Amino acid sequence: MSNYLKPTESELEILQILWDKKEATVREVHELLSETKNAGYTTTLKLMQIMHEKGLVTRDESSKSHIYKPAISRKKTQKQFLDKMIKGLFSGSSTELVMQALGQRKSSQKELDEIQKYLDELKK
Amino acid sequence: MSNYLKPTESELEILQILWDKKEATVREVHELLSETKNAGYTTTLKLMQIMHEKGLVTRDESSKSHIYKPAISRKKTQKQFLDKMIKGLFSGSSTELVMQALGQRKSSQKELDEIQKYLDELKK
DNA sequence: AATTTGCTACGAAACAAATCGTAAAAATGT
DNA sequence: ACATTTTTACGATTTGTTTCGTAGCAAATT
Repeated sequence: MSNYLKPTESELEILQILWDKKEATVREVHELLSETKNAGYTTTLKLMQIMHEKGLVTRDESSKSHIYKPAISRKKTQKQFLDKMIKGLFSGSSTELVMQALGQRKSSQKELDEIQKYLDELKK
Repeated sequence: MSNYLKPTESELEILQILWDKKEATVREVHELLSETKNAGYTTTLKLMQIMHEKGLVTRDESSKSHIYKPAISRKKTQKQFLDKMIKGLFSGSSTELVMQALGQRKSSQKELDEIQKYLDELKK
């Protein structure tokens, strides 16, 4: 568990897109990002360059427009942030977090069933 | 939903302590903080002063050592960060987050039962 | 071939967060 | 009363993040 690479806020937004699309050019990322955010093209570019330096993404430089791919998995990143949040805000109790999360948005019946199923799994 | 006050990393650590102890002086906070962190006393002081300016804590200045109290609740803060995390990392699905959280640390049987009970509650 | 367009690289500025040194004031010990 | 300790206040520095302007290069357009 050595690798402590914590993406920043903005880096997460970009990773989000890369995870969804599997890979993308800076322009593609920027296009999508622009829908919700107001940053110039070079800003997105710079961020992705930094992410490359940090090893958060890999890139294929063979064509003029480099093609970026995520270098860390969504799951692993989720886990990383969850862990930190549980430790930092929920006194280390994942149960507490789970109950909070369940409580605050009403989930559909189907979702609850899904959780139920998973829970049964764990309880066996 | 007006008040969008997001504590920073370090501020959270301090709030953590204040929530546990209900109230504390800078020295007390610093003492506890020092166990896990390496920062000078004035650093802690400054942070708490800033938190006061921001309204994250209140303080009683009647004695020489000011006594600080949290001005925002643990629950509300947990909710705030959970929301953000669900939106930013779990595509808005609290279910996804719950399952991840359940999966990654083995909870005790007792904890699972607790969750089960809560789940039944929701499913009624 | 010259111009325009789209891309990367680089550096600097703007902003935010964390850290610490120093001074002044109040409380405490001698 | 004087020295030491404890505390706050303030300002500066350092470090990290985000933003953007400008330059240079290559491909596409005229």
